[in-house]
Amino acid sequence: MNFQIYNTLTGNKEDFTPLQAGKIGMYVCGVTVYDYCHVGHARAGVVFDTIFRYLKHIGYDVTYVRNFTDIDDKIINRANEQGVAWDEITRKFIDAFYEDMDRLNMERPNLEPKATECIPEMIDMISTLEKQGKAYSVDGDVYYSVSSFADYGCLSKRKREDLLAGARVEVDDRKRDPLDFALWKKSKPGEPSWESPWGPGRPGWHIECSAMGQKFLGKVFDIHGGGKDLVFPHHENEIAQSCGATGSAPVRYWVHNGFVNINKEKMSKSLGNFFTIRDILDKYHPEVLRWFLLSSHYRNPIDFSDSNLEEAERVMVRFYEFLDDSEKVLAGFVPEPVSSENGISKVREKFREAMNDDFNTAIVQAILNEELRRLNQVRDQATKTKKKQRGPLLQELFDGLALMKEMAHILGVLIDSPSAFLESIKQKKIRELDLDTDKIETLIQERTQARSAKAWADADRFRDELTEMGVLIEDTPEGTIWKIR
RNA sequence: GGCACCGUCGCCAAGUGGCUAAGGCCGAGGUCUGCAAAACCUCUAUCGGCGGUUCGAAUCCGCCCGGUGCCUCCA
Repeated sequence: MNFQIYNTLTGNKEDFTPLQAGKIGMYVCGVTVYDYCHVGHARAGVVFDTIFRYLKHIGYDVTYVRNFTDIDDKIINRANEQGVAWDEITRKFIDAFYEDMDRLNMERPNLEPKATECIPEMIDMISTLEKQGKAYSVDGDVYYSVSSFADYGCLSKRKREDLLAGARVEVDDRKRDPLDFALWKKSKPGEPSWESPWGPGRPGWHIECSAMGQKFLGKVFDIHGGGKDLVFPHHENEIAQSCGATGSAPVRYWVHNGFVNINKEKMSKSLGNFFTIRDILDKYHPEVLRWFLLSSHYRNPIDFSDSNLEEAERVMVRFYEFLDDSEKVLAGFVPEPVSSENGISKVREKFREAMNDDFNTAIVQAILNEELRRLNQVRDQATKTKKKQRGPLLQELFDGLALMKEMAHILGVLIDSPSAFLESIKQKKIRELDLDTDKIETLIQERTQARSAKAWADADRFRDELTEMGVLIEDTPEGTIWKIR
């Protein structure tokens, strides 16, 4: 199964060919575990989780590696601020990371190495660079010599002069060149440290991904992902280090997701305009957040706002109401052992076309919406048809439903049970509006009585009262149900 | 200052040379309904501006206007 993927390195969409037939090695930069994850991290997670699911779906044997940066200045600072051990901080936020990602239906990568578990590999790589004169040590620190790598800037499309011209880097006279970056940092007394040929210290940030990528996926692997903000300097430096150490470019396809914006501005820690995943999941169902995050192409920025989340919620409710209704209509129906297909292979083909075109999830959502409309018609028609003649329609509904779920599951949505999903939305709204459910039930009973007496004016008055509270009434064959507007 | 990117219906968002510019939200009209709701049907854009290339451009090129990101840790 062939697909196209946008490669930051070449700036083009390319036909993907794996290094080894049928297999894909994919490394995605994880998080530095010193704080709770925000919605920006959620986007990166959801995007690559979706890609992971799809690649497996089309038959690839994928090895997905995602690291934890569990040693770093920010972690040490946070530990000092709070007066706790650094590894207490990392343990806490790794736990929190899993809580958040699990709630978002994220599949676990095959390997999730921590930087501190791969220090020997990093030291090896730094030593190799030093032996070749591509790195130099100064008083316990080791720097990479950018001038040793002619292609520096190839990923971010920048020339070394351009970088220097706009450099806001503090002048560090220990570096031979302002662009040189730390491979190894000497530790101060009391800081976490590892023994090395240069004395006790800790690895620089960039070397960890080079070392871990190579350790788990080999000197050259297929896909390396991360947020756009990692293109420079992180991934640029990674290329420099790996090329320097192994002589070959480490990654064949570089894939970067766009930012989550708030009011057109990047959501980020430093701007302080971020929402943590757990804050948002208090307000919205995880699948609502996922649907929203996949509603625009992964490379484009996406604007985070309540109105956009609310729209996603309305859409998800529509899908789940359909699922809920369909389950009822299909209750007791025994499908044909061999699916009749009913032309749904065309839909599957459209789905694959969309995903094969650089993972265009926005188009997948359009396809799902079209299927929803079509299957609602089938469902309505089935309901209107005499029970004995419903068979073919129910089969069509059954097959369509199965395909809808198959596609949605790649996006990581429509996984919850319809009743659980709808109930959670309902309860959330009841809480928000601070409604009295007993009173609602009573009013509905009174309305039902009025209706059976054909006292329409009374019935309508009860309904008006409910409407004012924000409660919506639906009279169904199984009786009156209610939900929140 | 340098380097990238973006500007499509009221809103969100696909489309990157050629059938009638996807899909969703909101809105309007209709079918259904005691009336509603839900569902379904119908309706709503020539693509920031100007100029160019081309038989043909939202899609390519140039300029202008507006916005963002990166150049420092950042998904």
